[in-house]
Order: sequence, then structure tokens, then C-alpha cells
Amino acid sequence: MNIKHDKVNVLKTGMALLCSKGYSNLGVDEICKVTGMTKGAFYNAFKSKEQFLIEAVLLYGENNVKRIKSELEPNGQNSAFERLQMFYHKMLKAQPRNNFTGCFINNIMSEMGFVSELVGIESSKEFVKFIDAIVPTVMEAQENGEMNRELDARQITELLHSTFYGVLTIAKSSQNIDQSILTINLLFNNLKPNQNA
Amino acid sequence: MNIKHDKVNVLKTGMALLCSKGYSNLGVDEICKVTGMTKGAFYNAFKSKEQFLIEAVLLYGENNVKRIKSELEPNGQNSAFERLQMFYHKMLKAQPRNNFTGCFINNIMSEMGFVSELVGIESSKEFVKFIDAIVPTVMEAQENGEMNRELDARQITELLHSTFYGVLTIAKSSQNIDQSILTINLLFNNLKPNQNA
DNA sequence: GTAATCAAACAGAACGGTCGGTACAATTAA
DNA sequence: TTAATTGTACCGACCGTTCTGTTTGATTAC
Repeated sequence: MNIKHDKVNVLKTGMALLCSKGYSNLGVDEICKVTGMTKGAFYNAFKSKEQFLIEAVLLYGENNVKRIKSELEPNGQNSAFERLQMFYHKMLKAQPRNNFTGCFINNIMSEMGFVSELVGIESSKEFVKFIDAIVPTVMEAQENGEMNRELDARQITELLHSTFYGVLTIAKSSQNIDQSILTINLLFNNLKPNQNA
Repeated sequence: MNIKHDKVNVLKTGMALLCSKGYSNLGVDEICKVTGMTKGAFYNAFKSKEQFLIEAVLLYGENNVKRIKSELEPNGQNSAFERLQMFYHKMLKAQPRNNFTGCFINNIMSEMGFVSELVGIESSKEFVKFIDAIVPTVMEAQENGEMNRELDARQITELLHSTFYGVLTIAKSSQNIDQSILTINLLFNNLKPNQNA
């Protein structure tokens, strides 16, 4: 009996696999096995394995932008600066202990950015969208006087998220996030206005 | 006629291949083709492809520590802060345009950190050695009054190098280093002592 | 001096396994 | 009936590795 497969669910399951195993280490057979698809169904739904990856990148990006906006929006309790800090802490701590797979876009950028130009371009686009989604909260923190107003908000955001990617990579390799949290905290403290100004 | 292969040269050539193609995308056949080895010679020199990777990581780490120390040592012209800034600029700009492969250790950490525990551990160790090699110059910059003395030198160094890795990954994917340089500059400016203190 | 010996290094064909992808009949939905 | 979807066997290419046999160069024996 044929099974009706929800493409979005397949992509979401595939994302987790891609995130932990990487693209080259993950076979189409395994994607099919885990999602319960057959090869016929897979290649009916996706033109190729690479196209599957790109669709996963796009879906992840879309959902992540929503998540960013949701977690950073004013909640009546925390200031913009606090929400930003909580946001990055949460993402670091969300990683299961001893199963630290890192961020999907960061991993794909690193593995495929130079191998597949198309994948590189698409994941870069998603990164820019993440930045776009975070910038308003950084601006709010600047207006609050919680962050240095002399700096460009977009530059600050690029710095924050780049550093986040950097510590993620190191944490993924050492399977330890303690240092990552210290590093992110240091950066946040440094982005406060000059205390004695 | 048999050819005498220098293991170090083979590893260096392999490093460049690993850096641009990644581990999973690089076959032993290609390593052999580029280095002029045959399979027999390769498997006589290396127990396995993974062992080849680990030896490449170790050699890269060793050479990179030497390079860091050499580029950061006092030159009678530049202050510690200037030498640090020049060091990171140089590493970013050293990447050939449109052929931006990133940093070997960063790439391997991201691709293999979770796939092979051994590779993850070894590359993390090399990262720590890089930090060890940079810390003294950060301390010197603090003593000079060029960098904020209130912060822990090792923490600053971790932040610098993590951010460097982050911007490298993004640059590798977008094939553009302009933003990376701006981001690193912003971080350096922020690590100066509070101007109005 | 030189012939015999031997382990290490090398060459490259071959192996079993896995890869992404396809062919096509069977099944389902319209 | 017809078109779309699925299940499965299968393809050629490629993978890391192993294999057998050869070459090499240093060591040993005479």
C-alpha cells in the first residue's frame, strides 16, 4: 500500500540527520529508511539529493526566522538586551549534552559552501535573513542605552552571530559548551555602553 | 620504478585538498593522483584515510603554532595590538579570491567533530594550542594599555579566535571576505580600553 | 668485492560494499 | 480510463581497503 508522505515532515527529519551526520556522510537510503519513504517516493518528491538539501536549507531558514522573531519580540518582562542574551544562551543550551550537532546552516556552510556554489549561495542568503531578523532588537537595545550606540546595529549583529557560529563549531568538536557560553557572555558585556562614559 | 615519497609533502598536499573539498568529498584515489602516489604507497604510509586526516591535523597544528608565534612576536615596529590585528587581517586576506576555502581546523571541526570523536578531540586540542600561542600577545596588549585590562586574556583570545572561525565559515559560503574584515575590526575596536575611562 | 638475504616500500589490479540515481511494473487517486 | 505516485530491483560509478607480487636498498655472509 502506498503511503502519503508529508514533504515538510520528511524535510524536518532529514534536517536532523543532515545536522548530525553532514551531507556527504548521509545517504539517500538512510533518509528513506528513517522517514519511511522508498526511493521511488524520494525521487518523486525531490529532483536529487542536492535539491533535497537546498529545500531543507530553505525550510530551516524560514522556520528559524520565525523562531528568532518570536523569541526576540518584546515580552513585557525582559529588555531588548536581556532577550538577545537569553536567545543565544538558549540556542547554546538547547543542544543535547554529548550530542552536540551545532547549527544546521553553520554546518552546511562549512561543509558545502565551497563544494556546491548553489548551496553556498542559498545558505548565505538564509544567514542574511537571520541577521535581518535580529537587527531590530539590537537597535532597540541601543535606544534603551543597553548597548553601545556608537556602533552600527547591523555590524553588531553580524559580530554576534558570527561569534555564535564560531563557538558552535568549537563546541561541536570538543562536545563542551561551557567555554562557548563564557565567550558569548564576554562579547555581550563588551557591547554594553562604556561604563564610565 | 618506485618513487620515494616524503610523508610531510604528501600531508601538506593532502591538507590543501582536505581544506577545499572536505574529508568526505575527497577520495583516496584523488589524494594519490595529486601526490603521485599509488594506493600501495598510500596504505603503506597511512593505516587508513582517517589516520591520514589525523596526521594532517597534527602537522597543520604544529606548523600553525609556529606561524602564529612567528607573526605575533615583537618586531620592533608594531605594538602588540597592531600585531594581533595584522595577524587576523593577514589570515583573512591570504585566502585567494573566489577560492575561499577557510581554515583547515575550522573546516574539519565542523565536518568531522561529531562524526569522528577522535578527529573532534584532536582538532580541539590543536585549537587550544592556537589559543595558548596567542594569549601572551593579548596580555602584552593589555599591559600596554591597548586592550581592556579588566578582561581575562584567555577569554579575550577565545573570543577573538572563535569570531575568526565564525566569519571564516560565512566567508567560505558567500565567497566574500569584506564583511568578515569589518566584523573582526569591530571586535578589535571593542576590546580597546574604555575610551572615556 | 659481491652474492645472498630480507624487510620495507611500492605498484596497481581486484574486492566487497555503498553511493546517487533510474527503470518499470504495480498501485492508487481522479 | 488516465495520470500520478510508489515499491523494488537494479545500474554503473565510486568508495576505502586488501591483495599479490615487484622493486629497492641496506645488511650480512663469504
